[in-house]
Amino acid sequence: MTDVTERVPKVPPLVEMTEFWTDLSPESRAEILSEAQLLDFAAGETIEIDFGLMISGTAAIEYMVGNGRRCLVELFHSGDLIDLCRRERRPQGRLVGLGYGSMLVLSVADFEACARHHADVLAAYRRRVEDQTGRLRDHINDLAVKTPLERIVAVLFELRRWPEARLGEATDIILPILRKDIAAYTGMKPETVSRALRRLLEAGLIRSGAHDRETITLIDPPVLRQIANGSASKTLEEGR
Amino acid sequence: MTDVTERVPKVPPLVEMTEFWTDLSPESRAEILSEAQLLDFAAGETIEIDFGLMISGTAAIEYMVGNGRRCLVELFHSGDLIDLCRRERRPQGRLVGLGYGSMLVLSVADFEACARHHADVLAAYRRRVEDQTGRLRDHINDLAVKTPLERIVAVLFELRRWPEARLGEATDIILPILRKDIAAYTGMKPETVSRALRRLLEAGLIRSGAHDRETITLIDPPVLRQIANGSASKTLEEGR
DNA sequence: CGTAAGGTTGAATATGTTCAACTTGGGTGG
DNA sequence: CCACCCAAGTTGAACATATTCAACCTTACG
Repeated sequence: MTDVTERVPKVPPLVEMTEFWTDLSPESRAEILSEAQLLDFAAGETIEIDFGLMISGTAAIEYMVGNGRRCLVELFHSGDLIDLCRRERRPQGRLVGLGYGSMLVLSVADFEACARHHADVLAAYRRRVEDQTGRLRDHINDLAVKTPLERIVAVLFELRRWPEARLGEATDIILPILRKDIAAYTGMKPETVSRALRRLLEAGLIRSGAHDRETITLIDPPVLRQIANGSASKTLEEGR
Repeated sequence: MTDVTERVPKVPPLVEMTEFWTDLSPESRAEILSEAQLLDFAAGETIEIDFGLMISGTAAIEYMVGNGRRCLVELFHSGDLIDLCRRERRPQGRLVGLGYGSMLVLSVADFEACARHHADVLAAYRRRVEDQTGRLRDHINDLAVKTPLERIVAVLFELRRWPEARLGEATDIILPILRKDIAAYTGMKPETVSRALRRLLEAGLIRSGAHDRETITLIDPPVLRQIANGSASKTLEEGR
């Protein structure tokens, strides 16, 4: 373990709290740590890694296409595995920090070897992959068929599920990303995000701190859930 | 190997051609086959599996939300691994056939064990996961920021990359799915798909068989590539 | 031959975007 | 400490464009 502390001088206790990590046995953790490196990042920074584990903060894969169009294709939070090994596929994508955060940089080869030696590592890896793939699929559904209002509420619930959010009140959401990034993630313009949130406010379905726009309180979760699922009746149409 | 032929009475030669399969060693193949079952499906059929390998045909994960909105979240073709083990996440999604096809149904536990014993299985699995995840990310980008025209061209290129398509001319695409499914996949309505294709036809960028609407020929791949990437100049604006 | 489903087309509508102006909050430097 | 600046966010009006709705054509199939 001396080797571990040398290579990862300051493993923050936050690592111990990530979902992926808690699935692992002590031996597996030690083996993974022995080859890992810690990486801190800040907002706007391009993160140049192939493979790693999110410890804290928020990161995203950002695509750029012509005309200044920007899209956050996938959001990463604590416990997510980031895999960009086949980056060649699409040169226009990059991993970018959306705030201060840190991650464990892993070697793919070492990780694969570890997964073959320890059943729990492979199982945890697969769980993660399935979870993150499920999120991508849900998000595709959101983008493909949902209205801006539905998308915003869906994102609120998605952010509500983040590990960090579980610490607070069940109905309080402290937005971990900017509104313009929510827009880039939901395929809308900042103006549209603003209008959608206003409609929710005016309908009395959410509340927002007077001064801190980061905090959003869900007032009527059941109705909001219906809206997010796209199965809402005319509840909001009246207030239009 | 007698056991194999018993459990999988008629392993079609098509299996041997799938991308995933060709990455495996003979021993790995035998071990996987020994626990596999063959499953045929037809268009519109719900495919009830947890884990499997696409052999031929097309399948998709279909989401339904209120108001009759239907979305094909992910398309699967020969060589794709299908993993629905954590289906609980979203009860509204189902795996559905988009035509006749077949797949190998695998046991997750057996597959995981196999991946731990054979490095090539784990590597091939990870390659597949990375590939399919990359497709999901690209598709999210398409849905989030691209115009209908750009989406259609992007889909044409995506379908062009399918293993089955590689057999034909490099510029010929035999659409493996219906237009209404293209619409459900690209988050548009069938009318919009039709109009976008017409614009491409009128601009002389693609050609289509007079009677078989399934065949589409790319006349100007470089320009189409630019359109798909969202970096096209005004090429098409004139022809509007 | 008749039906049903997929696909196409046109006109009217609904709605997200664009553009511009404005407000707000956080940071910097004098 | 205050003035200043900048990015983020908001709002309204005009605009662009995908959807809706309806009619119609085509093909496959019993």
